[in-house]
Amino acid sequence: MPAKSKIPKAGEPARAATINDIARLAGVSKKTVSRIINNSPLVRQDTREKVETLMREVGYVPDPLARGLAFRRSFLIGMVYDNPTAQFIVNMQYGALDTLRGSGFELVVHPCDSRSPNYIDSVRRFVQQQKLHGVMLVPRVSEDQALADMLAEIGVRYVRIAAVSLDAPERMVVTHDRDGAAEVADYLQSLGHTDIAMITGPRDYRSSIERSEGFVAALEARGITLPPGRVVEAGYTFESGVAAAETLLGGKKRPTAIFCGNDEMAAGVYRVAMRAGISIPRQLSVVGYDDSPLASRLWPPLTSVRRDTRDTGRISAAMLLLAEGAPRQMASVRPHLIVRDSCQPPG
Amino acid sequence: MPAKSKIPKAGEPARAATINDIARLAGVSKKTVSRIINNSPLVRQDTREKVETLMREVGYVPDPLARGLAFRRSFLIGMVYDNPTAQFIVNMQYGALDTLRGSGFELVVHPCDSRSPNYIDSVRRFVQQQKLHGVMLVPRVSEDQALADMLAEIGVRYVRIAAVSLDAPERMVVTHDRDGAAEVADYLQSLGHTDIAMITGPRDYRSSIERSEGFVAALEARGITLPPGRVVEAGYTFESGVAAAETLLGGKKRPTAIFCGNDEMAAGVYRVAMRAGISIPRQLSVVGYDDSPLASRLWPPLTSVRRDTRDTGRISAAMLLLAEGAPRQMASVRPHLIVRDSCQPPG
DNA sequence: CTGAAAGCGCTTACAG
DNA sequence: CTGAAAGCGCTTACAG
Repeated sequence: MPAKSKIPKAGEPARAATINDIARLAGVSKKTVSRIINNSPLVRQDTREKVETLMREVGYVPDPLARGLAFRRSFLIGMVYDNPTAQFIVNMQYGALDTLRGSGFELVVHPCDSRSPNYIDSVRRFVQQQKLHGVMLVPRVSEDQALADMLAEIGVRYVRIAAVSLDAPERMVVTHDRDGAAEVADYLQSLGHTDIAMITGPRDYRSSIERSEGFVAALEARGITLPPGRVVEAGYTFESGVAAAETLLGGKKRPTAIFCGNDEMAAGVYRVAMRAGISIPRQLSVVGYDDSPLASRLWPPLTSVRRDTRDTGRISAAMLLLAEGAPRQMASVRPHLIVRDSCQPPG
Repeated sequence: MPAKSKIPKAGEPARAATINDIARLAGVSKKTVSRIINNSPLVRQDTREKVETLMREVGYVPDPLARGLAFRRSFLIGMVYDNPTAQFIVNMQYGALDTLRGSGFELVVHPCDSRSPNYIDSVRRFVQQQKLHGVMLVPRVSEDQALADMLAEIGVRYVRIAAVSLDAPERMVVTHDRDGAAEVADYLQSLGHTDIAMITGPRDYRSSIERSEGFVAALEARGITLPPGRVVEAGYTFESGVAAAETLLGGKKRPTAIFCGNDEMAAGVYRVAMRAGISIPRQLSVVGYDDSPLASRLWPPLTSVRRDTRDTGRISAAMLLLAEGAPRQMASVRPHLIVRDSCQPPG
């Protein structure tokens, strides 16, 4: 036994146990303890049990800093995003933490500004300096191929959450926004609407493209065509929704139903309808996307497409924790329509 | 020079520079480089400049894992919270990251369930295992003295964000909710309201106590008394706001104004008023607290008390980064009323 | 299946 | 103001 075992002074909080303490107390080498920590199969079962019991009794937890230094990789998962709604971010975080809890990994959040010219560089610095174990890319940064390429180049594991597959299957969690929009189309058609309009998000958002294309295609399949004037591009914000609604509702002949690319813009439609004295749903049916809390705060409660963001976060984090060699495939999260009171057959 | 300098194979990405590389290239000892990294004054100015230039050229960044191991403390700030609204959490995170960006520190988020019997233990494990540099306690966990005591006992630095001071000044960021509520009282009184009601949050939330006591006291000071029947306790949620509003608006004589402890509950009042055909603000004035995005999505736009949550996050993180010996004092963030269209003089 | 040695990239005493 | 030695708590080859 080396002579340096420190005797803690009385009153001083006992320093936390280390791998050396466990090895000594268990009468094995520290390498064996290390093997147990890392779930190596090269340990006899009885040795493993003896040591694990001891670790539990002593309350030993391996130091992530020391492990990280030796591994050249930390036990941190990074979540990188640009500017989604607060509820979306928080649900994604909750989901990721659901799977990280108890794993020894922690979640480091990293919002960034993808319009900034050097944002990819700044994400690279973040990832490299922290030696992240893996990175979750949330829309819309998840759609940026240059960002993904950079991460691949520096050899860090990542998962992309997006409306469609954009990468190798084991790196994708796909939310199938096209299907959600198609469900809206079917619903509105089934109510009898034929003069339908849509307010889309920005055309450089993949989610926006998928939602609008999916909507148009599903309507076509049911024999309804959306003329160009009935599709207005907005910016996924409340204010842009207001502006788009003014365009759509200010004309001579109003559509009888509007599908909005998200709930924020649907709230904008509500605002304009309220001011113009247009009754929802009697004179105008409205559907949103996201099923945010806002949807049920509005009056009448907004019919909207739910995406299970928390589950998306859970799955994404789980994909990052999978062992290097484990079989991996694309994950899917399916949207579905939540019907509330904002639609009815056209007057 | 030790003989172990590795020659990287061609094609292999050059390994990142270490403190040894910098020391060798600069012709100083690694201790001197370490002093420069840690801003020690015990370095000659020209030495410092020479080495700093070199570090920049090489793109050297000290490894937080190695530093953390040697310091016995990581470069991570933890944010611990229970269940505030999404917007509040996100703004707090943005604020904290505003000050952390470029500092070498990162933000680790840690939501928890303060009703769980062992939550304090689970926070302790989190803090100790990660060897956190500091912890931000967000309401309502910030109000839990047992949690703060635990953190003090294990010797970790923390900051508490709360409606009133609950701890040593250098550990407090105070949001003065009492003042915000008083401003609402003054405003409603100035409009001529005398039959006023309040929907409060849970009585075991400090923010709730401060907002209701502050409101009642300020009304008293202006000669208005709130009878017990005009104060209804709810749970800071939309649904509880609906229930409270039904109580207040279902009676014979309705109040002409309602102050709600947060915007979510104010949305509940809107819902009940809408269903009952009570016009806001013509027949009923409503005020909220938080100035969340919801406030401007509602119709009519809701007058509400703004608290600058992002700034609160900024300040809190800054207090945690202050050097051990730096002079420190209590920080304050002041609320203020944002007047929109949900109030007018009583009919 | 197990172990002794060397190393990950830093900092902390201790000297000078 | 500067440096050589030892150590932080782990893991990775390399032996056996």
